[in-house]
Amino acid sequence: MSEDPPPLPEFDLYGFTPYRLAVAAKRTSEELARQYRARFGISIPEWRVLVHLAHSGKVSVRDIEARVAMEKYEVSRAAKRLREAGLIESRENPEDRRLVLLTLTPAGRAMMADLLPMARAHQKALEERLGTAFRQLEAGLEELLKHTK
Amino acid sequence: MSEDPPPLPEFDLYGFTPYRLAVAAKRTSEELARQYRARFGISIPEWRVLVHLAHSGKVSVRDIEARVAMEKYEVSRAAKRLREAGLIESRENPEDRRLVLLTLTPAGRAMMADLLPMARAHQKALEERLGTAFRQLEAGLEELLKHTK
DNA sequence: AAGCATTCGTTGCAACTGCAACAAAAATGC
DNA sequence: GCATTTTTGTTGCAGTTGCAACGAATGCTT
Repeated sequence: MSEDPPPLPEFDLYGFTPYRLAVAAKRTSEELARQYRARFGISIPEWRVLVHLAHSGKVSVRDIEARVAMEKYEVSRAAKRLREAGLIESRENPEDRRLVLLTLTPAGRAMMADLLPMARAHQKALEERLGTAFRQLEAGLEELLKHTK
Repeated sequence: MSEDPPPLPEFDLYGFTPYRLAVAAKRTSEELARQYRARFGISIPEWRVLVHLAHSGKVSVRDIEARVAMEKYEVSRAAKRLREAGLIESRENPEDRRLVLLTLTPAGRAMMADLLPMARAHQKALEERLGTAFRQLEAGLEELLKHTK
């Protein structure tokens, strides 16, 4: 006669906020990411770097790291891939030669001119699909992002 | 004389919901994941498989895939690592020999008995830290998860 | 019952990731 | 001015991921 093992504490993964956030992030990101991966062959880390460059002109790896929730090695490698793809250029900053100045090439700018409207449309579609819940989500996220890190 | 390039459309990454969700997911997951990685050496995919097993007894790769937002190869490889670590066992289902029955070993159960309370505490801390915003966040997530996929 | 299609799970491969170590440049301290 | 520390960015390594292809088992069609 064998013992039944003692029961484990109840735990509901579907009610676990980090899990829910991960699923939500994955679904919303991938809808768009599939599109731009198919059309332009870029990944999410690359997309983040590109967006930051489109917005801010010349920036260093450090600037991006600080503002785009990426580690510096991620930025460094995303930049390398983008450079190889001819979408960005880098040269060194003459005032501080540790820094790298990243800028979009004309090809990169052209791509972003297509991509950014797609992203805006995606955002808009999300907002409309969720209605009131969108504003609740954003209010919650706002607090969460403020309180963590 | 060189032309100024035409300006790119405005786009604010920090207001982009998929980005915000990704950051939120990363931060909330990692607080806990750091703990259990340090104490037990397991990763997030492994954690998800374990939680599902703790909850559901015997399951196949397919069951987990369907319910835990993972691809089947992720489940398969997570299961392989867990098997090597002695935390789960697998044998074949005699009724359908394509299926694999995964179950926790006693060591796996013991680990989950420690881990699940940690996860509950983490969830509780999050709820308290966010207050009202937590309920808004959850309401928003609920809709989002319903509408996507 | 035989052939074809589908489901289930695994794996080879190439790309990507996370960590820690590193070199180069600049800032700081003495 | 020289040595030490800090900042910036890159890279080697080992482990992980995503995709597509695959074999085995079952279901389906005729």
